[in-house]
Amino acid sequence: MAEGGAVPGGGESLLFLTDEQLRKGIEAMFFAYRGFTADPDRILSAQGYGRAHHRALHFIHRSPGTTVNNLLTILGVTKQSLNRVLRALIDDGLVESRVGRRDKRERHLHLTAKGAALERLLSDAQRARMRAAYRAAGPVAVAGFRQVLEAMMDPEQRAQYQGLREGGP
Amino acid sequence: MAEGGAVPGGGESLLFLTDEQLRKGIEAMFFAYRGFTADPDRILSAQGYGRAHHRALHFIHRSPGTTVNNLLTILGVTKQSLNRVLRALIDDGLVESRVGRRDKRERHLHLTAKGAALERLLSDAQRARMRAAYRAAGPVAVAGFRQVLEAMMDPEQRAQYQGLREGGP
DNA sequence: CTTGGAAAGTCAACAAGGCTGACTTAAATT
DNA sequence: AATTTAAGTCAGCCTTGTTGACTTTCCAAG
Repeated sequence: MAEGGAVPGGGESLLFLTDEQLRKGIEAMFFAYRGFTADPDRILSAQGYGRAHHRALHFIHRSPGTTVNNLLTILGVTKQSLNRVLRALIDDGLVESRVGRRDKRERHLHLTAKGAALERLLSDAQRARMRAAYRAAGPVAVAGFRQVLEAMMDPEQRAQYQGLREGGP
Repeated sequence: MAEGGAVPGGGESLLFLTDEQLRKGIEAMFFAYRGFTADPDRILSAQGYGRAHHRALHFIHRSPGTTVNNLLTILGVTKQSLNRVLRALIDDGLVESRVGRRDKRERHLHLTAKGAALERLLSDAQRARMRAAYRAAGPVAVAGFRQVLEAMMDPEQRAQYQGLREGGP
């Protein structure tokens, strides 16, 4: 009713779950994710980095002082795979690895000024696109967007997303 | 001002575009996309295929008889990259490549019974997750989800998404 | 104090799936 | 007849994921 279907009430739950509707949702995810990564990818490849470096920078920025193990869990990759990326970032002076005070086996990761600058460049680009999309769709749509995405995550990913902060110095 | 956010009216347009809100949206995309691809990825790797094969199967299923060039445009990869994947699918008898009737340079791609069976297996899994997410979030949220994703695409991708059908066989 | 296990790091090898560049064949178009 | 287009192929490179094996350092429990 208001628009294509979706009457809050009785029969709507059958109307919007057709295979065609679901296929549209699947393709929307595919095409949108391409747009979502396009701008950072351009910046990254101009600097000799890839998407994996972006992810590391993002999550170190989000959780300064996070340990390697934490990062491994969030990113869902192997230690060897992350290490390659992290090594480059540390060697290039974008990330600093500090020995843990309480537990000296741990390394706590922080962005340097240089790392923070690149992170900002990347996330500015990504946020600009997200902001434009949010603005075009409006606040109600944004709430729906977030609800559906959250429901699509695996439970562990959802927990990460909702933001478990681990005790850190 | 209203603070749970999103009152349709005056100042809401400032409230939902904070950097923190946008960062949440970015992470939602990241984690949700992982969930989105998780089920097909499991099925594929058990059969010796990858995500690239899935994409090819999906779009050949969606547009039977599509040409190699069309597929190239939709997928946004190089001829050489697609060829590797397509070769495997053709050699394994999942995809059939028919010489064009009108233009004999073209090859029109179709799924075989075997190819259609795998496509179904994959998209059933993906649709099941999408259906669960849709059901959990409700029809209004789904409409918003689609709006935001659409606004996030590049214009050419949006045109693909909205479904340009090209002249048939 | 010793020992077991955890956190980090490394080496080596492999695979998927992107990419570029060069080149062929066949067919349509001019 | 010449040019352009669609498809296909060969060769080589890069990023980013994987396994498996092994070391170093350090905390914690016996």
